[in-house]
Amino acid sequence: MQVLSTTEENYLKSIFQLLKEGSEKVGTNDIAELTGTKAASVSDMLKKLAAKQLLSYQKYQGVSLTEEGAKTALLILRRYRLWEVFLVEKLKFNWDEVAAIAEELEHVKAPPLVRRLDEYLGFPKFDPHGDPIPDEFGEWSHTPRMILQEVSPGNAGKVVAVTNSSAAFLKYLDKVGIYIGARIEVVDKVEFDGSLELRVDGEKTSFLSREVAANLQVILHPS
Amino acid sequence: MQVLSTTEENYLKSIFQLLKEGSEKVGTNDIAELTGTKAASVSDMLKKLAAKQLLSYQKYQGVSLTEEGAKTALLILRRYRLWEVFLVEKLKFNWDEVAAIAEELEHVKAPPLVRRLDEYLGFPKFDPHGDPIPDEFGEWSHTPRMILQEVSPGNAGKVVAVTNSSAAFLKYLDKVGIYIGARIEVVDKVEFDGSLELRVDGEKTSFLSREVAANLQVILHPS
DNA sequence: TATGATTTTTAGATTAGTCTAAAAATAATT
DNA sequence: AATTATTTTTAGACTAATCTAAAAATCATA
Ligand SMILES: [Mn+2]
Ligand SMILES: [Mn+2]
Ligand SMILES: [Mn+2]
Ligand SMILES: [Mn+2]
Repeated sequence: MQVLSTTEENYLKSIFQLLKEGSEKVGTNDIAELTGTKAASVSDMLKKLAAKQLLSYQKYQGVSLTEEGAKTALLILRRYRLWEVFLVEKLKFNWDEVAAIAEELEHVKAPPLVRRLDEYLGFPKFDPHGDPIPDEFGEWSHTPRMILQEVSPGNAGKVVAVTNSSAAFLKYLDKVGIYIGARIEVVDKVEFDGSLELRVDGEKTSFLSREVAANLQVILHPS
Repeated sequence: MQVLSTTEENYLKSIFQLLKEGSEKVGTNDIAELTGTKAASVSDMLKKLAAKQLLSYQKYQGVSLTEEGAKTALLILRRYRLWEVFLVEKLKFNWDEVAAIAEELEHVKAPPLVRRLDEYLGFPKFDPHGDPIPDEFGEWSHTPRMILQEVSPGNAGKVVAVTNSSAAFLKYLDKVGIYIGARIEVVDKVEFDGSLELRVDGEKTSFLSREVAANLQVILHPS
């Protein structure tokens, strides 16, 4: 397990996330967009990471991570999410404020720090957005989840994760009273625009657009 | 208050510490030694920091910090020591294990993070080694202290700080039962080598070399 | 399948931080 | 005061990470 620069770690994590939400291979431009750089810079970095055996790369063909690359990415994600938990649980930040700070803290690599932080936080399994936290071996538990948008009317479930962590999205959820753990019943689904009418915690009635509902993951209650 | 790179911050903090423990001006070689670089690199950096008004510098004449440079250094030291407190108080690291980790964490600059960390820790005034923690304006309280080595036999005091934070020194203190807050009575001082015989917490009798006693600060009990 | 559009790579520069080796300045010692 | 020793600066080079502009490869579509 080699020592990587902050930049290399950021690229690796970005590639991992693109792979997770899409196809087998990711392209140079997608990486450039996510990392806020230009395609030319990405090309250089891909060669570097390929030389380090962290990804497999043939010119013009896109990249995928090697076993080692994926594991390395998971350990970075582990640090990122543990710090997110710390910031929300201990320092009382709101869940929409922690991304940028955790993005810096994740690069402090001292292994005893990560271990003790994990212990101090009570070995959390999920971060404030419901995303699973890999263990020290890069393993995580992934319970099958449903996208709220795909739940048909009459069913109820519990919100377990958000798949968008932008401040705008999270603030909106705060406003309409949706949080990780909230109980949601889908009352109706509008044919025209795919928006949902639902009850939150048995009380409040909300209307969510298709875009919003597509970014909420739930576990259905047995009916 | 400009944004500085990690490297610039490390130089600035090093220069501050050299100034605090010595003369009016510090030399290029001293800085190189403390930062683990070469004199040539230091010369370059001095020009850069002088251009940013953080230190005053004339070729071959050594440097001193400007008002702004000193304040900036104090704010870095603030972050460094707050993280030290966190690592010892919350994550249960020993006081000899925290230097390298805090040295990295100090560069995470998000201001709300520092504020909330301070609050979370209960606004500590001193770090685990007894060093004062500057407030958000770069101010700190400095009670007058005595060096244990200079306390004459028959007097007693309380250990308030160590002026060496090397793991070797701190582990040795652990071994002989000396800690911040320990009550110490100077029983005798050996003329020959300046070593001290003393009682710790009224119980154990210890013998400390001149070097060790020179790195302990105490406040005398009124006699 | 040729042609145009898009994506990706290369070529060549730039900046921050570092180094070694040589030159210049300052300090110490005959 | 001259000479030697030490310290500091400069000159020139290197690496990591970035960019723009141009070339090359792939993809899409007529
Ligand atoms: Mn990051
Ligand atoms: Mn998260
Ligand atoms: Mn540092
Ligand atoms: Mn300290």
